[in-house]
Amino acid sequence: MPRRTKQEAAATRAALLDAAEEVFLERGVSRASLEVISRRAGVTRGALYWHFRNKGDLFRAMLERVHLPFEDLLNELDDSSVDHHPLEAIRLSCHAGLRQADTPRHRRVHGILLHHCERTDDFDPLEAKAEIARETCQALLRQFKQADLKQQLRPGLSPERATDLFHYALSGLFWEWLRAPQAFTLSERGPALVDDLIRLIGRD
Amino acid sequence: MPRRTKQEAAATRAALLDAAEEVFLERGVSRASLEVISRRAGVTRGALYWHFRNKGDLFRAMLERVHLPFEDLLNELDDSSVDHHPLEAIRLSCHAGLRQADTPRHRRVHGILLHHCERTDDFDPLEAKAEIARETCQALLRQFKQADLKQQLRPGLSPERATDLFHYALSGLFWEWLRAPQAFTLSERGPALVDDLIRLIGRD
DNA sequence: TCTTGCTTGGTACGGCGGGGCATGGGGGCG
DNA sequence: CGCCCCCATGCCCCGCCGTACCAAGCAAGA
Repeated sequence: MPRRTKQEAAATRAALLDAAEEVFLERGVSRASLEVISRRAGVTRGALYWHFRNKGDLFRAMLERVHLPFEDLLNELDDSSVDHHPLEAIRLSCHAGLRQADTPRHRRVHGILLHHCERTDDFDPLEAKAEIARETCQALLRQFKQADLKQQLRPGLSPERATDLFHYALSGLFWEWLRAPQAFTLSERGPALVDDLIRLIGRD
Repeated sequence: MPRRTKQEAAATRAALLDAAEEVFLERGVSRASLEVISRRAGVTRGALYWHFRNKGDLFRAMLERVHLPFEDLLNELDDSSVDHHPLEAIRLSCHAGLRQADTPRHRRVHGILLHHCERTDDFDPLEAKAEIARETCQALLRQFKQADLKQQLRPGLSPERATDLFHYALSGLFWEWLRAPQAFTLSERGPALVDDLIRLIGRD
């Protein structure tokens, strides 16, 4: 079955990435063979090796499909009228991030990254985790500094401490949720947790 | 090199577990070959296969060397005079848990469990993670219910919410720390985080 | 329109790393 | 003294990655 049109080639690539998500999540990355992934996508390993160099390249491409910097969530809000309410901006962008994380694709990919992969020769998931952590921490700290300038933080709580607390709580929530997604829905605990945090961190 | 005495056999087993911790952490569990682990311990694969059935059994044994239920940390305190200060009991036992987690062995093993392993045919790390989460949540909830009965929780904060918040924050802290242990020391951020949480959760 | 080059995907083979096991042997322990 | 514990050695076998090679049509230029 030789050359297809451009759209069909793109569809093949997307099908390979979809299949990779499924198989990685079901069997773990190291046990997932490229043969099984290709068959799941309805093609053979030949097609896979044309679109991707190796398993590490496939993994990277899978991550990039869901990569949306936390920064953007904040920027989307900067236009609106919450400019002088940094805490409310954080709260709203967190809710938006939670809604996005609750989509099937994000759930699969982040579940793989957190619980179903480990370092190989051609890819190190720790780097991806570090990048996500760096981005969120940076955005959070910027907002909390704004909140601190406007005296919105509880007395005695530095912006750095608030950032750590928020970041750790969110990391833990995602980690626990993706560990067993059927235990609870993100939409019921996520917003509640964020609201609790904002309420505890903010000045009464 | 034939049969050794009982103590030497036990030393061989311990050396194998030590070597497993090192190699698992350096190369990840799936890439760690039993050959390399055995050589690191100064023996061959024959010795390893005598002490352990396979890699999964070795992994399990490695985990059991550091398994100390969070429950015990609380029980150690029950004798003292903090019986009517549940929040203080949680604070102190968390500090004790942090000190223990800061030892080299605990750091290695939990680092492996959180960031350097994935599911195989004969072992599923998700079960181990679930057990740890279940134990800590259970102990935390019990104490927070005590605190709630004694009106020590901030108004509007249920014991369940407090447990989730605490648990997620601690999970996130451990996860981030073990992701890059050289980024910060647990002793500088851990107790500070716990104290912040207790202060925010408790009634003023 | 036709042709040519290049893109897309199938097929087959080499190689190797690693897990399981069988066997051997030598020396503590009862 | 004999048995069984403890460990070394060697072998087989399997999965699976990488890649070379091949085939077949699509797209652009003459």
